[in-house]
Amino acid sequence: MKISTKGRYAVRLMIDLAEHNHGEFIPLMDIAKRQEISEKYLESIVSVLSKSNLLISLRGKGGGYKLAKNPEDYTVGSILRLTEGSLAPVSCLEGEVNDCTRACHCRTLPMWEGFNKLINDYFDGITIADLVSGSDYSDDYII
Amino acid sequence: MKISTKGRYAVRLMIDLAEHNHGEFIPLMDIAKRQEISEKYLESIVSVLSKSNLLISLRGKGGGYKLAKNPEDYTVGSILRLTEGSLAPVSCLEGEVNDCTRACHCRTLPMWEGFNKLINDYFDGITIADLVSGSDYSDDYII
DNA sequence: TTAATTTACTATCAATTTAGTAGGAATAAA
DNA sequence: TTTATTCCTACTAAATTGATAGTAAATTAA
Repeated sequence: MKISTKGRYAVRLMIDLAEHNHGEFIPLMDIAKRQEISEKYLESIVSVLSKSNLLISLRGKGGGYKLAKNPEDYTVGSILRLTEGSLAPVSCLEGEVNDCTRACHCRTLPMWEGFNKLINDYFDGITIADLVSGSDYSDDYII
Repeated sequence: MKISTKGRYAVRLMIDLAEHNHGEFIPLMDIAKRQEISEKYLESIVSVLSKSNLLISLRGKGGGYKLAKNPEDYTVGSILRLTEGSLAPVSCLEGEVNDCTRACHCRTLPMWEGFNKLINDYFDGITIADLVSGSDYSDDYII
């Protein structure tokens, strides 16, 4: 039950872009050095964000990446769903329909559904701007 | 970010034992048939639960497994932490100390800590008895 | 005592996912 | 034309997942 490096690195990349958000394009190399992540690996992550138009990219000299929106307009949920593929904690909750044959009488399904909602609500309630400003989440969302 | 079959099967196994909880030992074969899970695979899962004394086992004819406590005394959290290894959503939150060199200034750590707490609190708030009685969790824990 | 039943233990394995690496083509600016 | 940068395709090693197989040990009933 782990968030993979893809998702974690993507969030760090977005924070880095937000912290260095001065209108210019930022080369991936700069981000890779600051974040101590292989540029080549980061490249595969940034391409997902770029293709989905979360980022604007420019090739060639003076090129790089920059945010397409303001930091407060990116939820962590939207970034993780993209880079992790899905935030569903069980595969039967992925996609539109549940095609599990046991679904109709499954004793555990409601628990997974509740958990799925909790995950998505939690990460949709946090923006990149929140992470840059350094809010503390460890005591929030007491259940 | 998935709960593996180990954890999910373990919960189903515990529910099955709770639903057939009549004092007798229940052979694994019976559970495997009812739950449509390979007996051999279930064996590797049940051994973890048995070694940690969540279950009582007896070999030989008339043997099998039964719950060591009442269904309401098992939280789903305790079962998942055991079978999944850990419920921590990022590896730096596993164990007692965080040895990540970035931890002291990590912009994302508070978010992961908050998420970790959310996960553990959610599953520690659900017991096997809850699952047997069929409570609905999809609208609980609104954040 | 023997046969049947059941857990316990050890080893193996194929498929998938994770976490990267490598090389070069396309593009843009100086 | 040189330099810097993204974009694209392919490859790979290691770990994890989800099992399967065979046998030993224990227990009970006939």
